Amino acid sequence: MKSCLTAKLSHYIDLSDENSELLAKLEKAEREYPAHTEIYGGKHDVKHLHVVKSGWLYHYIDMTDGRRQIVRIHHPGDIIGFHDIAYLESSTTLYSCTDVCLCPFPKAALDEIFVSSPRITALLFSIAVRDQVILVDMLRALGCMSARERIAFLLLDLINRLRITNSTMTDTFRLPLNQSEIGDVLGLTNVYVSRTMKILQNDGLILVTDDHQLQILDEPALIELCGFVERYQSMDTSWFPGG
Amino acid sequence: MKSCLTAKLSHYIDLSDENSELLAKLEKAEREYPAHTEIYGGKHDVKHLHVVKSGWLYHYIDMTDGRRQIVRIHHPGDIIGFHDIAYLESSTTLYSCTDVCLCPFPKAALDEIFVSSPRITALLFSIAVRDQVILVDMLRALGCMSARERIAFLLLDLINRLRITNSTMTDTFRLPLNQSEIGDVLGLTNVYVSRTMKILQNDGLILVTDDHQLQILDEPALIELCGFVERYQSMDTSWFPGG
DNA sequence: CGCATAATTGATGGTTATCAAGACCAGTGG
DNA sequence: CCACTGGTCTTGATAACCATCAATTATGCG
Repeated sequence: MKSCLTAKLSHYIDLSDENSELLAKLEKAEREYPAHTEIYGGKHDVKHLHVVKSGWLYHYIDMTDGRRQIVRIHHPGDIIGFHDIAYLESSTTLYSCTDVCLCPFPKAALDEIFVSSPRITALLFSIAVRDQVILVDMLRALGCMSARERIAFLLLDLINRLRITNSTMTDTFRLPLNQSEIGDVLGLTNVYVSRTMKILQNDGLILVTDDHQLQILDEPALIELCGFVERYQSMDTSWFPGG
Repeated sequence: MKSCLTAKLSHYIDLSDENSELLAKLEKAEREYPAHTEIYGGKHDVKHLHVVKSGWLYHYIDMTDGRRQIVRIHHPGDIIGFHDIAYLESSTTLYSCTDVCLCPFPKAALDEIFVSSPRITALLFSIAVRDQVILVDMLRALGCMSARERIAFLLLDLINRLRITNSTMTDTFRLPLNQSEIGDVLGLTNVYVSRTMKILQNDGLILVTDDHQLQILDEPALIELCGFVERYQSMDTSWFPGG
């Protein structure tokens, strides 16, 4: 049986049996959490990274006055927690949108990977900095875009990420976020998210059904609307060391 | 003579002579650029990381309609370009605010580091993900804060970063950004930056002199204003492998 | 059924963008 | 020396966008 992490990483590079074993050994028993749970947060020590086996989660930060920013939404296959490796304490809270299954992976085990597999090291490094590029895109959305553009951007971002691990996905997906949460991602209020999504529907760009299913009706128009650039498919692995 | 990169990294961990030599060998001749130059950008291939030896720079992204987002401001000691390691083409443009001196460092040389020094690897990894935490803070600023709070946040961020490499720095620094650029960092217009900074001055929180010198008059009030958290001093190096 | 949560809708106001004009300054060339 | 230029900052008037508040309508769920 393949480990969670092995499955994720072998999507990008071929792993030797040796490397697969190394990864499997480091992975601890998987762990499940119900929907709407704070998995860790605030001043909690960060001892583990997590690979998402199933479910949706997000990281958020609170402001002192009750506002909050959802920083990153996580899907199956994502590696969670890179952004806190450098610090002892977490700066964000991890929250489950749905029932989730996570595979914990001790932060201290990274040093073993660094010592024994430069190739996996390079891949982890690349995944970590790719996250950075994605944050930069989000920054651009919050800094430059109108509400309409931001929502287009978020929906395109989500569906493109889901397409990585689910190649059968076409134009419809289940969106387990309420409008307040969408607002907290995009720096908008729930009220304005509601209004804007309704307009997008009236314009025939998207369709929201009863059961939180979201359908992209006119993807080219949405892409044009917000200047979306896909960043999940291509990764430069050419410079990776062997082994 | 110490290499640029060695100087930067030995700030965080002790480097063996062997490791210092490894780094020095990989570093190419330093290179100077005048102020207000696009150093690379757009579809340019990213073959090098750069260590900033002197000067200020920033990375920005253009939108199709002329708006732009300044993503990250760089100071002496910073390592530039992590966020494009994972891709062949750069997603952003690098621009010099002042005369600068950069030390290029080929991206392909990273694999040699990964193979020969797990310890340096761990440090580079940590520096890369720390950048991520800083982007997250910026995201919070754009998503949650008012213009007044954003400006307070930016000024505190800048002075705290300058304090890392310049321990004599107290409360005054030269700010080589005009108000349009500050606006592009914070998602505001130059006009509103002007108004807001004037108000901050009237409130006795900051002082801007003729020669672009900026003085923080009431740092605690600014910190309180935007919920600023310092993230540059502390880094968890305890888990790093030896060697 | 009653209760909580989420989505919608309307009315209003505040924050910030936009547009336009003027002030100030440094540099340039006549 | 002075007019001219281009860039930056400032200031005012106006308008757009989005937040806020409040009320209402779904939509589950025990």
